[in-house]
Parts: sequence; structure tokens; C-alpha cells
Amino acid sequence: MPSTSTTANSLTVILPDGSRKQYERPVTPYDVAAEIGPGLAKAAVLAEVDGQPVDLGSPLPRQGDVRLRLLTKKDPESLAVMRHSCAHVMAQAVMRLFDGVQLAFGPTTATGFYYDFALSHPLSEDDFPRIEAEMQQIIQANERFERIEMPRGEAIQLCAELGQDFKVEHLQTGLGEEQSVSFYRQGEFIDLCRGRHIPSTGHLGTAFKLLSVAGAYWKGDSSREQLQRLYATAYFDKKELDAHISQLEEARRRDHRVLGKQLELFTINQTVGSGLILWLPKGAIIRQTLEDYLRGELRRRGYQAVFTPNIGRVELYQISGHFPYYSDSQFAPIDLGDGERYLLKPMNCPHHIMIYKSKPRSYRDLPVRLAEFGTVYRYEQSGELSGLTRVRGFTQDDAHIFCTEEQVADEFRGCLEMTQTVLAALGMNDYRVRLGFRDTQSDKYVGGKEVWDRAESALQAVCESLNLPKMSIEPGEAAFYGPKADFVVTDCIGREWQLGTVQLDYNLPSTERFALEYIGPDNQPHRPVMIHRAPLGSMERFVGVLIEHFAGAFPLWLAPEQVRVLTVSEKSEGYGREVEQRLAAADLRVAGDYRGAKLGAKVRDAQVELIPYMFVVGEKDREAGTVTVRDRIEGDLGAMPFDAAIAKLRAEIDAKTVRQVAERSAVAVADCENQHEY
RNA sequence: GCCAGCGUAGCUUCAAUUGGCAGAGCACCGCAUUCGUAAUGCGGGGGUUGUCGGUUCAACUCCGACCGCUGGCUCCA
Repeated sequence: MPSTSTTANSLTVILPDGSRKQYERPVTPYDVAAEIGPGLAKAAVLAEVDGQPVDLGSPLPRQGDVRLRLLTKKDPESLAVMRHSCAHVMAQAVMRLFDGVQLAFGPTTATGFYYDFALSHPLSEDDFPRIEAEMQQIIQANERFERIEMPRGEAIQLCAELGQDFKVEHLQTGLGEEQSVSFYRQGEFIDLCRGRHIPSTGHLGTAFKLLSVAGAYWKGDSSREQLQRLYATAYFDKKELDAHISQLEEARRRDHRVLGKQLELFTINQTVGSGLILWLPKGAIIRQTLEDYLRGELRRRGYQAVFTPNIGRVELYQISGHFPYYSDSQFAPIDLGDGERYLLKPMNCPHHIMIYKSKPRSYRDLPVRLAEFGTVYRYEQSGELSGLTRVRGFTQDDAHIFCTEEQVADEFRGCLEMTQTVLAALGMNDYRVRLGFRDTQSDKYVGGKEVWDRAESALQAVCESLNLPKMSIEPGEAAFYGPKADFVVTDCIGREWQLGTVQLDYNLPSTERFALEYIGPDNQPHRPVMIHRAPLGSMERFVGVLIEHFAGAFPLWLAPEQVRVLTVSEKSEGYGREVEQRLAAADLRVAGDYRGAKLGAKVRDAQVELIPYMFVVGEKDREAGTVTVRDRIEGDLGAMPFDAAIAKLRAEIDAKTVRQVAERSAVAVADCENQHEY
């Protein structure tokens, strides 16, 4: 940086356009903005000094050079800061309206913010209008956000005086290392807070909304107090808020639990049991079509199909280490009374391992790839169950690969490629890959350090060579038995879903577990490495996500009913039935609507049921041997010879074409749970 | 499992004037209509208001327990 004519007692401010300003007196970023122009002074909400976010009102250094950026609501960094300020205003409103409010944490999220409180009044949506009105008053009062720094000891005393026990605890434990901490005050409200904040509540405007209330544990610990969490969001622009709200409505409209009922895809029956899916005929078609497609991919890639039972002796899981360590997420064992106990299988790998062990293996046999659509049962907590995405019985598109250490990279690559192929076939082209590596500080992992180092660098090299989109490495996210790659798919309305997974395993093959071996070229026994992989994860969850992704309008190759024959009047029923039969003979999934209703009504019903194609037949068609094709998306395509119509559909099915009317959105609703560990 | 909210016909479409005879729409069934691209008309059946108990002359409505669902939290080999 070129030196300036700075004297010992002056400050040089360098603006992004390179212009410089010099000050002999103490100034804040706001002062600089005001000097540039009153418009900027009004619009600025935040500053960045030498790359660090700073409040507009905080003093700049007295001397030296600083690079200053003044941020307005147009700068993306401003949004989170504004939302955090809005969280403070919400907390202030809650404290005004209710007595004995204890403040916990109030951070921003990807799409808004929340604040956790302890208070005796149970908050409900009925309270939202009052809280919002009170927030509006605070905003209108245009209270300044004032930053107050003080030593930690004084801060503890202040919070104790304010009766804020959570803050005292946090200062003593979470911030125990800090010398000095900061508070922010607006009006009568003061809160321990790192910041930053916008200059005053007046900058908040009206584009905010309380969304929901929920329970949440203090510090996320289920043994601690349960708090009340208010979720809300805020934008600088009312239009953006409205867009966000219609986004939430769109998500509700696509809810697979509602669509699954309407489209008769699946049902859950209380007498059968919570979290246990009954696939209805139409849903079964989707699942079966997906499975058939995957079976073809598996054959092409050298997998061998196997079948294993739904239960196994407890001893099997004692060897694998899953029992009793994970007993609270398993159904209780079936006890035969003579000391023999069986477990509903919570994962397929021990069974597949026993197939590997059924005969001696040579290095020439490897890799051995065993695949099964294996149904597993896990006792998820009742509050966790949800539609198809969180269930107690589910079928994994599972496979286990047994290979040599040298083959790991190629096999891993094959798994990733298969997952990419499958996702692409389903039009799910927006996903990121999360590499879960070990936390080097932790000792919960099995296998030596050098094995892990080798595995992790091999995985990373493979992933990099495949040019995987948006790859991220997350230390501490590995399974205890090996590193993994998870596919996190973004659906067409911007929500993330953890689906496919590929995991390396050094644990189960080991001496302490199943002691797997193969005979190497040196005629000595060696230990194979295992890979667990499931491109879709589970059929239940994947179909659930597909329903929402397509909003129930499946591409032709997956649609339960591909074509509906509609007769113009009952006079054409004979020809209609003939057309229907010929479609069935051509291996299309078809139904006929021969009711006495008007054509418009039949068209509407088929549209509502999201049938991809309608073949309208009337007397003109009968005479000409044609069908009049209506495309669900494009509408009436006119009459065409029957064979041409079939060829059109056949081509679309064979190409697995995905045609969708869906608008993309940048808003993300995070969902990062993972049910597909092994 | 925890916190909060909600349970009325097959329907996540909903009503019942705050304790006074459970009622519509869609779907379903029947009859009429024979129609060319998003709802033809008329008629009909369908309910122990989630379950059990309590208060009351009287409960969908108020109270309690349980069951289920929803939103979150915790968990997720």
C-alpha cells in the first residue's frame, strides 16, 4: 500500500473506489457516510473496516490507514445483520408484553432468525399479532442500537442484576475465555451480543413476520430446560418477504404426505403401526420402476444380487458391535424363551458379510459387490416420524463392496459415478457432495491414523477427479468406522435432502469384528476393505422427496398412470376400449374414462390427477383410426395416427425425459438429517 | 422422548351465531343427458364429532386422561 501524507495524529480512510479522506478528529463510519452525502448516510446500515464488519456508529482508529466499505441493504452481508437486529426487537417486544422473560439465544438462520425464551406464558400463534404490533412500535420509535463493551466480570454482574440466568451461565461457561464482552442496547432493552447491528430500529421497516413457535432445549441439550423458540423472518423489501411466504406455501402444496394421499401412493395405518409404510398400487409402481432401473445399473456395474432375511440373531449384532450400543434405536429383541434372541435387522451389512464369508475368497475374486434392496427396521422416536421421510421400516438400495486396499479408489469412484448417473436420470441435477472426514482431535474412530490418512486423501483425490459439484470437506462428520461421501440434493424449490451415501469401513472387516480375509498373490491371508453405498438412500425417503420435487407430476417413465383414454361420448366407448387395450399391449400403463360425463369434466379430472397424456377418442377418431393427444403440460396436440402417438410416448419413456413446470427459487429450507448410516 | 398447537363424513375444503335438533362442497351411488379438450342437471347414501371418563336438564363446544397428527427440539449405527 502506498504511504500517504498521514501525520502522526490523523486517520486516512480509503474508500472502495480508491478515494481517500483524512481526519484529525475522531470519526465513525457514519460520519464518513454523512460527509459523502446525506443519501448514503440514510441508506448505510453497516460498515466494513479492513474486511471486518463494524457498526456504523463505532469509532474508527485515530490514526493510520483504514479501508472502509459502507454497506447498504443492497449488499448481501447486510441481510443477516438486519435480521439479527430484528431478533433483538422481537425479544424486546416479548419482554414488554410478558413478565419474567428469560433470554437465551437468538441467532439468524439461512432464511430468517429465531429467539429462544423461557417464560411462564405459553406462546402461541395467537400472540403473534400483538408481538408484531409491539415490534412495529419499537421500529417506529427508531431506537438506536448502542454497543457497550465491558469486562466479563462486570458483564456477569450486569446480567445477574437483570435476572438473566442463561446469560450469566453463558458468560461463565461458553464465554469463559473472554476478557471483554459486548452488549447491545436499544431503548430499555439490553442484551449480551457479539453484534453487529444496524444503526437503529427504524431501518427495519415493515417486511418482517413471525412464523412459528416451537420448543427447543437450552444449548441443544435434552437434559436441560426446554425453552420456547419463536421463528421469524425479515427482509429489506416487502416483495421479498411475500416471495418467501409464497415459497413456504408452495412447499406446503407439495407436501408428500398430502399428495401421497390424494394420488393414492401410500398410506400409514395406526393399527399396522407408526412409521410403517403401506405402499398403495400407484406408489408401488413408482418404487418398482425405480428398483428395476437400479437393477439394470447394478448388473451393468458388476454387482451381484443377494437376498437376506429380515431378522438375525442378536449374536450377529454383538459381533458387528451394533448391539447393545444402539439398542435404544432398535426394536426390542424377539426372545424365544430358550435363550435364543432375534433382532429385526437394523442394517444389511452383517448379513452381506456372512455371504462374503460363506467361502474362501481369492484376490482374483475381488472386488465382490453384493446388492440387495434390503428392508431394515429402526425404532425412531415417536416425535421424529414424518410421512415417508422418517419411518421405522425402510428399504435401502443397499450394496456392500469387498475389495483390496488398492481397489478402494476405483470402487469409490464407481459408487460416486453410479449415484451421479441415477440422480441425473431423475432430473435432480442440483446437489452437493459432503466429504465426512474424521475429527483428528477425537479418539472415537477405529483404524490406524495412517490408514485414515490414506483413505481420506484417496477419497479426496477421487472426488476431485470427478469434478463433483460444490464439494465440501467436513471434519468430524465421518462415521466412526471410516470416511464417507454424502449426496445432499436440492429439490426444485430449494430444499436440501441428504439422500445417497458412500462410506468406507475399516471396522467390520477387522479382527475384533468379522475378521474378513482374502488370499493374496503371496498365498497369505489379507484383510479386505468394505464400502457401504446406497445411491438413493432408502426407497421410502427417496420417493417422498421425488413426490415433492415433482409436486406429484412424475415424468412419464415413472408415472403410475401414463395415459388415460377419454371418450367424447359413450358412443365411442367401443373404440376407446380398443385403444386402451392396444396401449396396454404396448406396455403402457393406461386407464379409460368411459363415464357419461362431458369431455371437459374428464379432461379436468385427468389434469388434476396429473396424468401425463390423455388420448381423446370420439367418432371422428374412430373413423380415421386416430387418437387426439392431449399433453398435460402443452395441452391439445391434435389428432395423430395411433402408432405415431405410441411411438412418441415410447421415445419419451425410453429417454426418461424429465419435463417439469417448476419455478426455481433461491430460498433454502435446510433438512440435513441422515437416516442412511450403516 | 420433550414443548406447543390441532383432531367434525373418503377429503390438510370447511360450517354449526360461543352449552340448545351435526350441516355444506368435492368424491361416491342412481337417473336423465350423448356432448371434441379444466367442473351437465336432478336425486340418494354416508357421522357413537379421535377414545375413555367427568361437569350439566342438555356437550362438537367446558374439564381430565389417553391415542393420533402437525411444527420444532433432542436423536439418527
